[in-house]
Amino acid sequence: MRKTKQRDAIRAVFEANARPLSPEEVKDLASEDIPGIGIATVYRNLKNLLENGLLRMVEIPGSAPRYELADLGHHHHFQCNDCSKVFDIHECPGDLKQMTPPGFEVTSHAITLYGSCPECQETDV
Amino acid sequence: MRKTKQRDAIRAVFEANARPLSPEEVKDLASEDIPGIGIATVYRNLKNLLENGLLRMVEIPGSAPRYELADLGHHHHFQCNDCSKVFDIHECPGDLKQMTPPGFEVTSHAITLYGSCPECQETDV
DNA sequence: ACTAAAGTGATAATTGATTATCAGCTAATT
DNA sequence: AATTAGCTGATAATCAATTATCACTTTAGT
Repeated sequence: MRKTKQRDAIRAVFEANARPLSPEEVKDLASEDIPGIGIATVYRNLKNLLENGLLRMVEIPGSAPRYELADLGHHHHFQCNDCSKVFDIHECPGDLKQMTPPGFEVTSHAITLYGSCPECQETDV
Repeated sequence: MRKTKQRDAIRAVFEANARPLSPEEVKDLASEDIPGIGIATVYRNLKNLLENGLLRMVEIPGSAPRYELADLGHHHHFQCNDCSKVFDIHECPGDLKQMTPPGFEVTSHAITLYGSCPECQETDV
């Protein structure tokens, strides 16, 4: 795998924006560095970075898949009802096994909070 | 909207299976009553039942949308890692606002537990 | 029972997301 | 600076999910 400015720009986008990004968001953010970057290049590099373990896929209910840096540890997500952006939440209630009905065995969990992000609250007011 | 045996069968499927169902699952389950039921009919009636407020859409991260009876109140979901079926969880930790970082306003939340359902645990052993 | 409107099933068409193709460009190596 | 395999951007192709079409059937009302 060669070093290219496109791949560097894509990686930089994830480091500069500490939140899960969709392929389109990546393209838009990387376009600031590499104006004509193609969507195919974004997909190709997301795939490479996934395979190399730098990125991880994030599934948000009812949304296209997003990607985030893989080394972030266990956390959850917040999606803004207005702008649809997804943010990281580092708190975790942890002891969700109490919710589990008998007979089920829980190995992991995902929590998504919904609401209004700081930026959209300003706009609303 | 007329009464048809297909629509009755589809509604009955949701009442008999108290869990979120994908269109394909609905088709398979309704086929027991109406052997040749078409997938287009399932989609049409899901849409009708949604519009009439009988059903609600359930989005599970990384899965096709499913549908469930709309009058079930606040609850969460469990998805089996083996069979991919989704089940209802009626417990809720409730006080998740403590997780919210300052500046965000949370209006709702969704929790998905992952693991092994009772049926698949039997099979595994 | 008759009629008209609505519903059905089979399948074609559409959609949105992702992937493949390919000619031209570029990084790495000599 | 020349070589060459890898990468890029544009676009066509693909894929799965959903929706539209249409001839035929069924329901509800007379």
